Amino acid sequence: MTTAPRTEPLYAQVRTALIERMASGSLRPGQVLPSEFALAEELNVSQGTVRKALDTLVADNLVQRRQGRGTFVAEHTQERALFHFFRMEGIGGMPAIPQTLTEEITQRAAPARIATRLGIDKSADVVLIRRTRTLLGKPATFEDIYVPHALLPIRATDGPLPNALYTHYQSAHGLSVARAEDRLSAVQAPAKVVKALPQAEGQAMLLATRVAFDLTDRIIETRESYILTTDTAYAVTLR
Amino acid sequence: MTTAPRTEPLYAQVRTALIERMASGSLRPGQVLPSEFALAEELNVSQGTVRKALDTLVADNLVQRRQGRGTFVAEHTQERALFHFFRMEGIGGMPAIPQTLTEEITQRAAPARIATRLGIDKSADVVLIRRTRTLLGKPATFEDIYVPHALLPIRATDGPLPNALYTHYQSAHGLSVARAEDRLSAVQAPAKVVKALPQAEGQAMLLATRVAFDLTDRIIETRESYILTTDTAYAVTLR
DNA sequence: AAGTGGTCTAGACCACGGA
DNA sequence: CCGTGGTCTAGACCACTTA
Repeated sequence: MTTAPRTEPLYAQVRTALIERMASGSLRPGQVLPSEFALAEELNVSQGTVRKALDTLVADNLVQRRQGRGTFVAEHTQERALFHFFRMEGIGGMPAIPQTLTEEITQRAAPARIATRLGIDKSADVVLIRRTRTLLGKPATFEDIYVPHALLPIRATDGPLPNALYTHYQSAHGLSVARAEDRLSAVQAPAKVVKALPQAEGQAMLLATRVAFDLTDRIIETRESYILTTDTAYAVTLR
Repeated sequence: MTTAPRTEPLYAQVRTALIERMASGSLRPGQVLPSEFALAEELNVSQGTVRKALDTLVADNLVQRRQGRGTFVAEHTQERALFHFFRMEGIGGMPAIPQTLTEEITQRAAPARIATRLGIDKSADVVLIRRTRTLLGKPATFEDIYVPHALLPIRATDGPLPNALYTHYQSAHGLSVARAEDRLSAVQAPAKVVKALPQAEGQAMLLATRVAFDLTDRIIETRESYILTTDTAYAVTLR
């Protein structure tokens, strides 16, 4: 009854082929792709078709083009990880760069709600990164970051982790965050947060619950970020 | 010293020409555009160039293509206004449809911070729409929506306004919201909110401060939405 | 059957970056 | 200078909608 599965357009096949190379590590972040003509010849399609495939990858922030130089696999540079995936802005709209204050790395069985959110077995191990950070110089965030130990076997001795965690996932474990889904709500600062961040006592906090996906749509992280928004705000543009 | 202003690519000129037609009202929401070939002939470019221009308009949600039928100026359908520009989701991720409880329309001189945000003169008149709404059946939001009276001369007798305000701007005043910028923070429910929404007393609330732009990047609205996020959350996807 | 957008090709020329 | 991506064209054929 369902319509027969149409053959995918060529440009979509080219896109998939390139994503597979990135996911498998044969094309690494920062590396230059073969030229459009080279890819076209190799994959037996026209240059225009390769171009269209690359257009979709550019739109998804998976590759970057540089005229005269080539097309490069997107890197989680400090800049991108901090401003693209962490959208806190000061009053004037200028980006607020976070600075880590405390960091604690532990390994444990996944709590039920975390296992569900990560889509892993309840008894599976996760690494918990608990940290506090400043925004605009003031202590302002408390984060519980959970990653499946099977995918990202981070150890306590790996710390201190870099300011932009996603660059670490990529450089140390070959996993790129391609997409993240945030759910934002407001809560009263809970006790565990106040313990680490005394200035949050009695304050309303922004709670950002995130699930992050890699190139192949595997869930590689979930985090619960509690943010004091006295001087900053989470910025979003809708089109 | 600055580099000479390059001539804009043809497809960008086509894009601009089409946006102008939409902004001037010669192409109205829901209306079908001339076919790609017709536009190509009319504007003296190739069909491929028109196509590229349309691609950018599709990417910005300004037009929609329907294979076999044509390309249409995007409408603020109920669906789009409610789910695209209002991203509250229930626990399971299902969209939460708001229902208006109370609505009050007044006209006044713009408060200083509102005038600044709207980019209008301090003595200029604004229309204030103050309303409370439910989410998932429970009273949950309080909004102060300010629009410049010069652009959107809404009167108290125009009420009750439709559930999706942006459809009203479009159908009654010919203004389309093309883009909105939200800044999210957490606050304790202020007195003015509690007065209208007693269940917010003592609660942390999500405050969404929005500035909305039309096709020509004019600011046509700013709003301050206070949202109780006990059952819902503001959802965002980052790429 | 006619008309629309969707895909794909082949080839031209331009603009930029690096050797 | 050469190779890269960026723009633009002309034309073919496919897929979908409507009449």
